[in-house]
Amino acid sequence: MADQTNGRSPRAQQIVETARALLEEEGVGALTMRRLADRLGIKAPSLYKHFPDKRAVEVALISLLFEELAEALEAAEAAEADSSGARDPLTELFAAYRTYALAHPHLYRLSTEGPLPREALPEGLEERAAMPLVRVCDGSEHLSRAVWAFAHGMVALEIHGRFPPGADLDKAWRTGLAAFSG
Amino acid sequence: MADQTNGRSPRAQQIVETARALLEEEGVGALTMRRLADRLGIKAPSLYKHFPDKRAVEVALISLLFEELAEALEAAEAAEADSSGARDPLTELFAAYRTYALAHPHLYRLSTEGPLPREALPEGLEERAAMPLVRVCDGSEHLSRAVWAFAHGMVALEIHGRFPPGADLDKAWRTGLAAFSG
DNA sequence: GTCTATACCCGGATAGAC
DNA sequence: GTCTATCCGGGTATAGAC
Repeated sequence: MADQTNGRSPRAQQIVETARALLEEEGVGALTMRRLADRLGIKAPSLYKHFPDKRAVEVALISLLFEELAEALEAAEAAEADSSGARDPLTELFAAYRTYALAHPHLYRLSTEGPLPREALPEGLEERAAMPLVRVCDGSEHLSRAVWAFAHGMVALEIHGRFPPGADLDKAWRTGLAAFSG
Repeated sequence: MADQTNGRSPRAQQIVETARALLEEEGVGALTMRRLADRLGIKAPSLYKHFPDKRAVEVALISLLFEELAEALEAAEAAEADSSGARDPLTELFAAYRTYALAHPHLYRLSTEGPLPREALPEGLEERAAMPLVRVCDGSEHLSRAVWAFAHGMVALEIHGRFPPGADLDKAWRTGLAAFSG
């Protein structure tokens, strides 16, 4: 349970939370400085006392996703370990990844469909989010990248409604699971 | 080699081609009615004599991608068949998918990161683009969806520079190939 | 089929007063 | 830290003349 405030002031923290709610409820297109200020009951120019520009707010949101996704995957990892082999580790990680992404589709899209602000991200966060998958792949980079691509592809296509209506996606996930486990 | 004009006038066809060039050279953000008109040497309002709105231009571009992707995959399929088993069919399809997507990243993004205009797309086109993959999966819907998700995930992560700099992505593709072939 | 002119709305961001 | 006022730019789209 890492600290997600990153040394921001309480007010700045509140702005990020509000931005998140705005994003998740109304999508990327609704995330504007004016709309954000409206929700906070202030005027847009006031936001610039807390963040240098809009991008800084977005970076804070992206960091939030990485943080939470890392926690969700680490929790799935721990739950599997506790069960002493009664569950399959990759199954748990897939479920955690899918559940998190589909619960926050707009945040996932923001983090995934734009440039990744590697320099602005907290040190080591990106790697931390990737580690559970790398561990379950026994450290194989190539395998973990392929597995990650599958999970991201499933989630992205699902979020954008790309599969035929009524498609049994649980089965598709299990098919991928079997392919990468076997 | 299907007709991609869809009964559009030569002028409308020229507009689509210009829109495509604009998109591919400068990205989605540059695809505006003003910029498009500039390239054509006309004024933005004139575009509305040929297309009802901007979305119609985008739909034409998305149709173009489906058409070309279908052709690329069908060509890979045919090439494999001609080789009498000397090549692996899924390998060929993956290569064709990846090559096409990376050659047209902005068009791929436009077609993939927004709502899919199913009703406005030419009849049967979406299915046609999917069929080569379904055929190589021996008609298994679940497997073909999983394979598609992997390919889309790889391409999407690659386009957005999500993999670590210097990562050997050929190996990741081959790992996915092995998983789904084995 | 193209033009000019324009309406309308939205965005990010800054200056300077309080 | 918030405000008002404002700049500047951009977008989609329409009306009406030629």
